[in-house]
Amino acid sequence: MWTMEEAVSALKRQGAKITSQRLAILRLLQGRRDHPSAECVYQELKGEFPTISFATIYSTTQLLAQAELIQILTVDNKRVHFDPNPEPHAHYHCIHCGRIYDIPLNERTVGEILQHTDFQVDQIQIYLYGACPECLKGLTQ
Amino acid sequence: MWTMEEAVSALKRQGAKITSQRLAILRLLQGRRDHPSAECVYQELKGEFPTISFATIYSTTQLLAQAELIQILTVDNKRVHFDPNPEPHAHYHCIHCGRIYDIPLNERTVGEILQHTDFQVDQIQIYLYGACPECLKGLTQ
DNA sequence: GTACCTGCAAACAATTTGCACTAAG
DNA sequence: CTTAGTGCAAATTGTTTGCAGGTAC
Repeated sequence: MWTMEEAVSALKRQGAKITSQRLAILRLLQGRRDHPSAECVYQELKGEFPTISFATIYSTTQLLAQAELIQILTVDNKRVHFDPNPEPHAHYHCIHCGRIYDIPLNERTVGEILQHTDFQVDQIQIYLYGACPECLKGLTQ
Repeated sequence: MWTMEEAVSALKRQGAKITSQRLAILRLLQGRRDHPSAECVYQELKGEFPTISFATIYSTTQLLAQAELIQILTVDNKRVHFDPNPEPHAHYHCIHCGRIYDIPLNERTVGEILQHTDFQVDQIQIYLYGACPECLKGLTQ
């Protein structure tokens, strides 16, 4: 996982200005494993920045994705989720509660997938869908 | 690939009624390899059904997905695409032109991914992103 | 000082919903 | 005959855009 310093220099390398809102979003996402949505980021930052807007959240997260500091997940059809975890891993989306779980992945598996194409691949996402144990427990009670 | 007869009995098994609109959507999707969007289905059916609505297209495709006759792809952040191809394969989404390409996949690769979780998995999607050869050609000219 | 960034509000666009009418079984 | 499906229009909702003022550098 990147440090704040690494993230800031990655942004500077892109010619981006370091604003307090961008620092706050970086700090909020750093090390998170719960894949917050834009709404979630908005709610959590409203305390510190009562005037923060979705325009800023979306533009900043797109910038962070370009700098490869986060991935923007579209595992959930309804809204995007942000993931700062750089390690290759799959995502499991529970179709009942909407939770997103990380699933570990072999480097080798990614290599195997890439073997089947010679297209230029910038990004790879592996999404699994089903009912999570938590929800199955509730459903069978 | 399923035949129309198989598709119809799969729908009946679900207790669904066989309407002319549903047959038309099935016929349109059957064997398609170009991942049409809802808009695309709408445009293509307007000739035969001048009054067909998006409500029908969305509800029917959801029904077909439940019957496992098609998959609803969310590889494109903007809109869903329908895929009647039941064989395990990945999807490549060109970030320039938006085209979606099929990428073959080993059964074994899917097995490897599933090994890392004991969650119930109904569906697995593998999405690759990048600039396709067609677009790269244009970009470097 | 000047480009870029922010926040607001409005625009956008894909999908969903409510409801009266119609058609399948 | 009864239940489910269709089509329409309106609602919904996540995301994007235009622009005026503000801020990093």
